[in-house]
Amino acid sequence: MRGKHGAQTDGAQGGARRARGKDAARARLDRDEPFDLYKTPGFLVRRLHQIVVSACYEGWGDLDISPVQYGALMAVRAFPGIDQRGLARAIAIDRSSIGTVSGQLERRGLIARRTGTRDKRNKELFLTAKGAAVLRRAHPLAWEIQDRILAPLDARERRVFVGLLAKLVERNNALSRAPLEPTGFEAD
Amino acid sequence: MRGKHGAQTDGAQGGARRARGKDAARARLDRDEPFDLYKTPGFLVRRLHQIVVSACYEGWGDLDISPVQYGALMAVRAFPGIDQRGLARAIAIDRSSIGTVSGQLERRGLIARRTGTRDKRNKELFLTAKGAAVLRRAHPLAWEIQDRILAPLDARERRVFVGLLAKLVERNNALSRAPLEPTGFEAD
DNA sequence: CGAAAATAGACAGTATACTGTCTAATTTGT
DNA sequence: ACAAATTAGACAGTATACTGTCTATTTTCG
Repeated sequence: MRGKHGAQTDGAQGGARRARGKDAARARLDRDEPFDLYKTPGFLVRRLHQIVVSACYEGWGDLDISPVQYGALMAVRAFPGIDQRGLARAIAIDRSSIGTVSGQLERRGLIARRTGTRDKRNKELFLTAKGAAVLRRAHPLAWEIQDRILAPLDARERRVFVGLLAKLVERNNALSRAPLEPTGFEAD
Repeated sequence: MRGKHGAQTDGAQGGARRARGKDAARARLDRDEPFDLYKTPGFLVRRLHQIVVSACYEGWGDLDISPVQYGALMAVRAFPGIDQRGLARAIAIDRSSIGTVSGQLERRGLIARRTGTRDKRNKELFLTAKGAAVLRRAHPLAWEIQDRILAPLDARERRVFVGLLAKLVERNNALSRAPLEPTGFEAD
């Protein structure tokens, strides 16, 4: 950290010489290794994810959709009639979560679920008019939200960051338990 | 609603038309806007977060700790006697989640919770011997996990990525609903 | 001092994200 | 053809992460 996360972190590791009352804590710190959690990519990724989710709820406001729901709506619009499993693969969420998500979207009338004609095990998903309307409002806002999050970076940094992020995600796809399989819709 | 996107809802309202595989999907894609979800930072961040969590569970294996639990243990070791609220601020999780997390860690005997002596509303948290042992095993593995995730990037790219990530997280801290307040431990 | 405000924690409720298991429907392999 | 394997979805269970509300305790201040 050392100024990375701000000067107010002295309690965490700096200025050991001026320790007064917190000897126990500081002793622990100096002995072994510093409290370096804040520098680890894992921690930072979790934080950024929290930030993205918050920014989405705030940015979409009364649309009241989550990032995952937005992704699901986008995918259902792109691939009408897609089944739940296919949707899960297309937006990289778990086979189990997709049931909850599509259930919510159906309950709110944003998508329609219909038992498959060809294969009765399937539920085919379609965007409703209401869902399409929500998506039309949500889409431009998504770009605003994104701009807001990326605001601290200049244009070049944004490109670099998103590029490296995409590379990491792509190359680690298999590591995830719900890997992305973008093909998604291979009917027939 | 029927004009622009209406065709996509046909299936929902009755047109039992059997999309002729990829052609139908592709037509939808080309018409309006591409299915650009995969390029958005929000989606990528969610994916990377999933990947980090998976990699942690896999990497820590029988230690059976989550990234958040690891962070909590690290913080409790660094700040023995910290209260739950302070811990929440130190690792940037919600005041409510921290109750669950510290409850689990206590149940597994990794930390001890003791009602505050000075302020009886507080629960003071301490690492147990067992918790310390877990942490000693977990810590080197954390670096392996991290290296594994960052493997697709070379040394320079890693520095750049982590730097930009840290910048985004730091500058958007307030945007999150559980902002990080690294001070954490201001005893007396 | 004593009432009001503030705070810590607990609990109920919701959404994401995973595991594992179960049923129903379909595909397969002999 | 028909039993076995596979698949889609649903459901129960767990962990994270948030909101809101409630109680107990402490602090503030009139």
